[in-house]
Amino acid sequence: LHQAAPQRSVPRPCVYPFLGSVDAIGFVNCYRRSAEIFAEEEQVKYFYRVVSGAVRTYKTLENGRRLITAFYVPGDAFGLETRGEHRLSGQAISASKLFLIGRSAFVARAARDSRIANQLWTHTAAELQRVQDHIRLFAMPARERVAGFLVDMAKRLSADGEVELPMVRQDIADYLGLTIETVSRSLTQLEDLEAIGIRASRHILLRNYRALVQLST
Amino acid sequence: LHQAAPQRSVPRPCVYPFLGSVDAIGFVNCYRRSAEIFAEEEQVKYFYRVVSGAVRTYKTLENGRRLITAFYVPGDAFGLETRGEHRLSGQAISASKLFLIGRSAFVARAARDSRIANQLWTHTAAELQRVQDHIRLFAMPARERVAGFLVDMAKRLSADGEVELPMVRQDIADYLGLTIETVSRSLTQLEDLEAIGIRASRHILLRNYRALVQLST
DNA sequence: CGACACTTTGACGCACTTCAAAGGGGGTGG
DNA sequence: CCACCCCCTTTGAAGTGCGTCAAAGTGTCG
Repeated sequence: LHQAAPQRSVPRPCVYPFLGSVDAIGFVNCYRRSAEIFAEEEQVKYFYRVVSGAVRTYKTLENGRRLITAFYVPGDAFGLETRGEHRLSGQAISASKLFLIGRSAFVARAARDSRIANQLWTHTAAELQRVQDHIRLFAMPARERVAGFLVDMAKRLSADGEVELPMVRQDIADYLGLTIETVSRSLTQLEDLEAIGIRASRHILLRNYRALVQLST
Repeated sequence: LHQAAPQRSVPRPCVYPFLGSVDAIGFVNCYRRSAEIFAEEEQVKYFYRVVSGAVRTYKTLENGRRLITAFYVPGDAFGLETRGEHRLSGQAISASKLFLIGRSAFVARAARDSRIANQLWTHTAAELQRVQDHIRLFAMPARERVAGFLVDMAKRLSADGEVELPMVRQDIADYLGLTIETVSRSLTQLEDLEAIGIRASRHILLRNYRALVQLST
């Protein structure tokens, strides 16, 4: 792991729609592949929104395993916490541009503007729903978990019937609570079932989306 | 399953501290064992707080399995959703008294009072954290999951070094993504390790709390 | 006291993990 | 631009933890 330091370009303040329709003042920052965005137990300084690239948040467990809690792609906001400390680590999966806004300023604005307060709540509730969907995957066998993961990614990343996954197999495995071998075998099975096609390891063809959805429900 | 209808006693309006220090106007309602409090896809009419008894929220999956998402004990608030529909079902585990407050009235108050808005957000964030801890359990082997469950219950229910579990083995299994047999065997193993003592099936003695915590981390 | 629901224990099978090794594929340097 | 190298991925074989099926044990309530 060659941990790259956050590549802080000149922080040019700018306005950006942050949550929903709320514009917020912040700046764009660039991160290299595998660069750390924030670490567990670190003070929460910013809220983030992905402009380009992709981000993973994760927790390192005592047994050394890594549990990836979420992937974020362009348009997604993340890093919102009510408490002062980060409970997760955040890393750039690939070279990424993020929009940052100061936490304290944003929370202060929420105290004055009930629309912003409502969006903070709504966003956290959406995150809650996402985690509940995530936990649902753990109640399924391996192939169904992988199918569910692909459906989720397809919804968020696919224009036509193809997905370009930003993450490697190890990331998928740590997200689904499986090993890379099992993820790989499950993908091969889905290909044998003609539900997907594997053009390249990260380039997935959605041959039978309906079948994927059926497996993942 | 003898589904008991909610035993609506006379709804006497009363004031009750709901979230944190916020007093709210609502009423107390009683539910029998296994009584349905709300169902999936039902309109959200109330927010709830457990006065006495215990509650489980769950989702029934396509394959017929039931995934219990949370247990709530006296003092816990639940049922808060931003959207209009319930995403989970809620049931009384044992005979329970709940404090109910109207959703729309409470949300309207939040729009006027930023402290209430903040507490809505804080509470949802706490729920998010709870689910993240829950998902962490799924990344562990069976015995460790059960240990983690016991630690959680001990924190919330134990005065001295004992816990009186409100739920049966099937509930624990559906919460941990295991079978009742595996839960039972894991508990026996924990007893063999002298981490716990099983006085009665639901009455657990915490003989070595530190060992339990170690297993669950 | 008896019936029923819940729990425990045992035996066996299977899905996933582990261990091992053989392919790709993309990026960098020559 | 090509070729090499390293990392990632795939595939195979064997081991194991948990699920499944079955039956006995336990507590509780009518």
